[in-house]
Amino acid sequence: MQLVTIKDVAKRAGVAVSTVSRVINRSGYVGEETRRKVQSAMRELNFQPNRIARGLVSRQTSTIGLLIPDVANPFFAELARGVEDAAIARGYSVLLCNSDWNAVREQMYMHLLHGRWVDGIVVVGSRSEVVAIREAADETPMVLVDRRSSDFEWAVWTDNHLGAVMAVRHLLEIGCRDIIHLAGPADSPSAQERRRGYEDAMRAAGFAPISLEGDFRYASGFSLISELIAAGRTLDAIFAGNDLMAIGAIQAATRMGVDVPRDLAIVGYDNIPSAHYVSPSLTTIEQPAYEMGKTSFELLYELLTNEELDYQQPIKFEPKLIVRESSHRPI
Amino acid sequence: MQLVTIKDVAKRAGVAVSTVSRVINRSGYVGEETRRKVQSAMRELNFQPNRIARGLVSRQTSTIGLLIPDVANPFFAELARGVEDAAIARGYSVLLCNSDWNAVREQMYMHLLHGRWVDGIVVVGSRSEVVAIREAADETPMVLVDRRSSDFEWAVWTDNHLGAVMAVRHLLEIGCRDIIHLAGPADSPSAQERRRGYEDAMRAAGFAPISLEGDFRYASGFSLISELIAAGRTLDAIFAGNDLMAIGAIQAATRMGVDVPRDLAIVGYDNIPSAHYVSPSLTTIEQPAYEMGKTSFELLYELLTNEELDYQQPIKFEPKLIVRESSHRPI
DNA sequence: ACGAAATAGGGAAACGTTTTCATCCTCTTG
DNA sequence: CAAGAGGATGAAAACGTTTCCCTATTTCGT
Repeated sequence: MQLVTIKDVAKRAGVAVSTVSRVINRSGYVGEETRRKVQSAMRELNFQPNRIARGLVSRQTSTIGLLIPDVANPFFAELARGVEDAAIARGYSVLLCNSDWNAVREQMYMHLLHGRWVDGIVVVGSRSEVVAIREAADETPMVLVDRRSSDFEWAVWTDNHLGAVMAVRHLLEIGCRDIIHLAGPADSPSAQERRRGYEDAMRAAGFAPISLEGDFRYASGFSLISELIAAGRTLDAIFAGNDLMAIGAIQAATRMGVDVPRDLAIVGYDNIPSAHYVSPSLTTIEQPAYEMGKTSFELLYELLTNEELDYQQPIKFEPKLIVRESSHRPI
Repeated sequence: MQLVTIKDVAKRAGVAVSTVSRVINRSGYVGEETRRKVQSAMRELNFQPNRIARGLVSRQTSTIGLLIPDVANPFFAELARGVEDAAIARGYSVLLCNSDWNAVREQMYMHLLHGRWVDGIVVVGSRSEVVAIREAADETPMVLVDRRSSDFEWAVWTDNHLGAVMAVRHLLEIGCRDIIHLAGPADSPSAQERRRGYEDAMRAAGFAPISLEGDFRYASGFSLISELIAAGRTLDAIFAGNDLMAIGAIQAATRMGVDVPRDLAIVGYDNIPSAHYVSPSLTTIEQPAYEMGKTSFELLYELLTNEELDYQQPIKFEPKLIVRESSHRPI
C-alpha cells in the first residue's frame, strides 16, 4: 500500500485539495453535496490526514511532552495516566520522558521536546531551576506540577509544607516524641518543602528536628533505617518524604526486630497503592495523583487554546491524612 | 524569539541550505573549512533542526509508539522504562499509549500512531487479534511483547505456560492439593497461556483444575477470594495470574482470618516490586520487565535500520520461580 | 432591480527540511 | 595533454498539509 494523500482524495472526489482540507477541518464554506462526496472519497480510500505535514504548516503537533522523574514510581505512573487520559480526550498525544531525577537529562529532554515542536510540556517535580527549564524549552508553554516557583508560572501543586505538618502533628498526637525525618533529595523542591514542614512542626512542638537524606527510593529508606537501628539509635517515629522510603523503613524495622507500630510509628507521603497493602498498612499523606495529572493537562490545554487567558493562580490540591496501621498506637 | 531555521544558518555561514543540511547529516561532501563555518553559525544561532520538517521529507520521525495496557501497573511501568531508556539511547522518542485493556482503544491508538507516522510500535500484551492490529497500523513495523502469535511476527516473550507449570509444581511440592487459579481476563493471550499451564500441571498431577476469572487488578483478587472464603469453600493454595491479584488474595484471606501461608499458600506472577514487601512476602514467577522492554525496543530498532534483516525467532526470556513467605510451609 | 454580502470553490504559496541534479573545480592517469 | 574521476557546492524539487487570495455564483435588503 502507498500512502493515501489529500490529493488522492481530491482527485477521487473531483475537487481541489483545498476543498478537501476544508472538509477535514470544518473550516470555510463547503457545500453540502461536495462535503458528502469528499467524505465518501475519504472513507473509500481509508484516508487519514498526515499529522506531520499538518504540523509543519499549522505549527501545531497535537503532542505534549510529559517530563517526570520515573514512571516506575507508582505516584508518577498514576499521574501519567491522568495526563494521558485527559490528553487523548482532547486529541493530544503524550511523549514520555523519564528524567531519572537527573537535572542534566531533564534539560536534554527539554531541548529535544522543543525540537519536536511539542505544543506544551507538563513538568513534574523538576530538579532544575525554573529558569534553566525555560531556557531549554524556549517559549514552549509549560505547566509545573508539584513544583512551586517564585516566578510567574502555571502550576498544579499540593501544599507539601502543610502535608508534612499534618503528618508530624498526627505523630505527636499519638504520643511520639522522637520523630526522625527521612527526607527526599536536597534538590527536589517538594522534598524540601516537606522537610521544612517537618522542621517547623517539630520546633513548634518544642522538639529538635533530625533529618536523614534519602533519594525517594525503597532501597534508601531500607538502608538508612537499618543503619540507624543497628547503630543503636532509639526513636519512636519516622516521617518519610514518600511512601517508597516509608515502606523501606517498615521492612528494615521489622527485619531488625522493631515492632511497627508499637515501638516505632511510621508515616509516609503520596498514598501509593501499595501503602494500603503493605503490612502493617501505611499511614500516609494522600496526594490525588491521577487528578493532578488530569488537571495539569487541562490547564495546559487552556493555555494552548485560550488566547486571551490571564495568569492564573496555581491550582492547589489539599493533602489529606490517611491513618492506617503503621501509626496505630493504643494510648 | 522566532524560529531559527536552516536558512538563517545558511545565510550566516554564507553557504546554501543544502550545504548546511549536509553538515547536519554528515552526508555527501563538505569541505573542512565550510563545515567549521557552518558549525559555528549553528552554534551562534542556537540552531536546532526541526524534526517535523525533517520527518516530512525523510519519512522518518524518530518516534515510536508504546502501546501498553496500563502504566499504573508496576510490571508495565518497569517495562516502559526499559523501552524508553533503550529508545533515547538511539535518539528515538516514545509516545505513550494506555489501552486500558480495551481492544477498541487499542485499535484507536494503532490508527492514531499510524497517522503520526511513528517509525514503529511496541505492542505489549495486546488483547486484539494480531490481524486487527496489523490492519489498524497498516505497514508500521511492530514488535509484540508477551504475546505469541501463530503469525509471522517479531516478538519478545516469556514462556507463560512454563511459568504457570513451575508455579503449580512448586505448590504441589510443598504439599498443596486443592489449588485454585485466579485467572486473568479471557481475552488476554498471556492470561490464557498461564491458565492452560495451570490446567495442564494440575491434570498431570491428577487433580481437577478450577479457575476463577479476574481482571488482573488488585480489587478483583480481593473480592473473588473474599467471596470464595465467605462461601465456605475450602482450598489450600491459590495460583494467581499476576501479582496484583495475588496481593489482593493475600489481603482478602488475611482479613477473613485465614493464615497465609499456613492455611493457604499463594503464588503470583510478574514479581513486581511490592511482591517483595507485601506481608507475607509473595512467592511469584519473575518476568524481567525492564530487560524485556529494552530488548523489545532493540529488536524494533534492528527491524527499522537493518534492511536485509531476516525473520527471526521470537526472543524468549525464562520465567523464574522466586520463593518467598507466602508459600513457606513447614513440612 | 441593483449592489453588497454570503456562499462555494480553485490555485498556489507557504512550512523547514532532505535529496536529486547540475555545475564547476582540481587532480590523476595513461 | 586530454579524459575522466573525485570533491565541493548551489538550485530547485520534493514531502502532505493548511491557508491566503482569487473568482464565481447565489441570496438578500432596500
